[in-house]
Amino acid sequence: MFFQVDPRSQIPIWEQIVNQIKELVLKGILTPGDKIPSVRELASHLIVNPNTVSKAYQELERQGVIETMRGRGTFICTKLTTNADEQKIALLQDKTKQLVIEGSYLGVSSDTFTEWIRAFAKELGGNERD
Amino acid sequence: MFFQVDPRSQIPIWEQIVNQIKELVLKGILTPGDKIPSVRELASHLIVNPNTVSKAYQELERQGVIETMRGRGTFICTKLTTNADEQKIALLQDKTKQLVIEGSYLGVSSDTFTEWIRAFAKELGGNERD
Amino acid sequence: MFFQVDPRSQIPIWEQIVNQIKELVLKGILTPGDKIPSVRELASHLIVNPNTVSKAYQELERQGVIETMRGRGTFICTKLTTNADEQKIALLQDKTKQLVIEGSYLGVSSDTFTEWIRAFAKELGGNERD
Amino acid sequence: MFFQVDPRSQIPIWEQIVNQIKELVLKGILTPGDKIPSVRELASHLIVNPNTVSKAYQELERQGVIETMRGRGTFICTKLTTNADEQKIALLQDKTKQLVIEGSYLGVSSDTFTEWIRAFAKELGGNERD
DNA sequence: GTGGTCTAGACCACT
DNA sequence: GTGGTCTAGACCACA
Repeated sequence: MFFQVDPRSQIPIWEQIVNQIKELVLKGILTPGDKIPSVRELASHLIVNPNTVSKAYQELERQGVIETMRGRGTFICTKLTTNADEQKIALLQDKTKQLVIEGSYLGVSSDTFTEWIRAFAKELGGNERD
Repeated sequence: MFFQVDPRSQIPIWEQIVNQIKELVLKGILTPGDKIPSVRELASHLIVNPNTVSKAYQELERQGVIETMRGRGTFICTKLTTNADEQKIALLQDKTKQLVIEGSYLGVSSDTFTEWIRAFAKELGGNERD
Repeated sequence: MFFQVDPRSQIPIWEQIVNQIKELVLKGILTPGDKIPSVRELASHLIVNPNTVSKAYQELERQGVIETMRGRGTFICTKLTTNADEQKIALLQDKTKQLVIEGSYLGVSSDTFTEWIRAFAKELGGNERD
Repeated sequence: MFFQVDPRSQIPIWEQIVNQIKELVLKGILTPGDKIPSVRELASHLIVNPNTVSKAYQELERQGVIETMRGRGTFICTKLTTNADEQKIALLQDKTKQLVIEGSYLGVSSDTFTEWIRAFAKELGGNERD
């Protein structure tokens, strides 16, 4: 369980934690049933406020990525729910669009984006859920 | 000049305005030298506070997309600066990565992303700056 | 943290704040990592609207002088970026030229200017970034 | 009488006119008694609003640089008033200070400033009034 | 008419 | 507690 958090980033710390855990799951480094650190452990490791980790865990549970077992700890969820919410997909498409616009002003072509995506999808390996 | 703004969106209104104007420029709907609506006009059209529009315009000027001429109005910038800031590109790549992760959980494959990007790049037409 | 602001000055209040903080940094009174007053604190101290201080802080962050950490506060930036933008330097040279013209009409010789500059550079001490 | 004005500049157009005329006087290109163009002439030459030129001339007259003779035209003032107003000099010194601070952040040393000033003073030639 | 600045006060997200 | 965003007004300088 090694990851870091950038307190300077514009992305909220709790969201950085959410993202990184989801990434570790997709990469197969964290597999269903794995125990993840307690809120206090992770907080002291990342040197952040426990409330921040707590918020991240709540969000992950809400998304069905982890589940907490009273008195036992927090675990990666067994059933991987792929909830293809249309609204969320539309939002994702919109974000992609904005990214292309930003890229265009920075001289990043659509081919470069495609390259990035393929490279990263490969990094995720066969764990990609599609 | 048709665009709308969603006051309930997570994205700040001023940023929505920035994004949409940048999109209109890339699509060639707004061309260099074009006058864009005055702060007050756009504010009353979008039913938004003039200060909010003003903030958007100031950000666009900082990015070199528009230029303001005191007492005359605001215009699309003549020289299209493509500033390939490495840091910003790294940030863009990171955002793309996060998007792929999110997509993965929603059942959106890397091919779908590529498709979206190509489609949108085509929409931008020959005005894409790469 | 002692500074004042002149609401009757031609120079916008937010810019006065920017200037004074940059001066304090150069003088070494504020050193990298130092926490600066919160928006509300400084606003009530200067008897100015919080929005005005906020605008100053945002400008300082854009210039890489300070960095804000959500929920924690605002701090003097660690890495001192000296961005030698040619355009800005040309602008600076132009301003200097105008100053000499103004001075000439007020009976201020070029030697007097040089004297002022040397005296002030000394005041900045070894913290001058050249 | 050749000069130009930059409508994109942050400096108000009327002030650019004031500055340039004062510079021409200091350089000896315009000498006491010389007739300068009428408001309308200069306005059409610079392609600016006549009101703007008018404002510049009013300011120049207020500063004692030019004088208007009813029905005859506008002329460079004969007696060169060197009004060493202490307040104005203090203001000038303050502006110089701000310039040094700005320069410091752009990597412009005090020596460079001195160099610039000397070079420009030389450009003004023996017409410098000190 | 234009944009720029400022105030007074509100609400929100993050830590 | 922190900064970020937004509204509803006002006043000013510029052209």
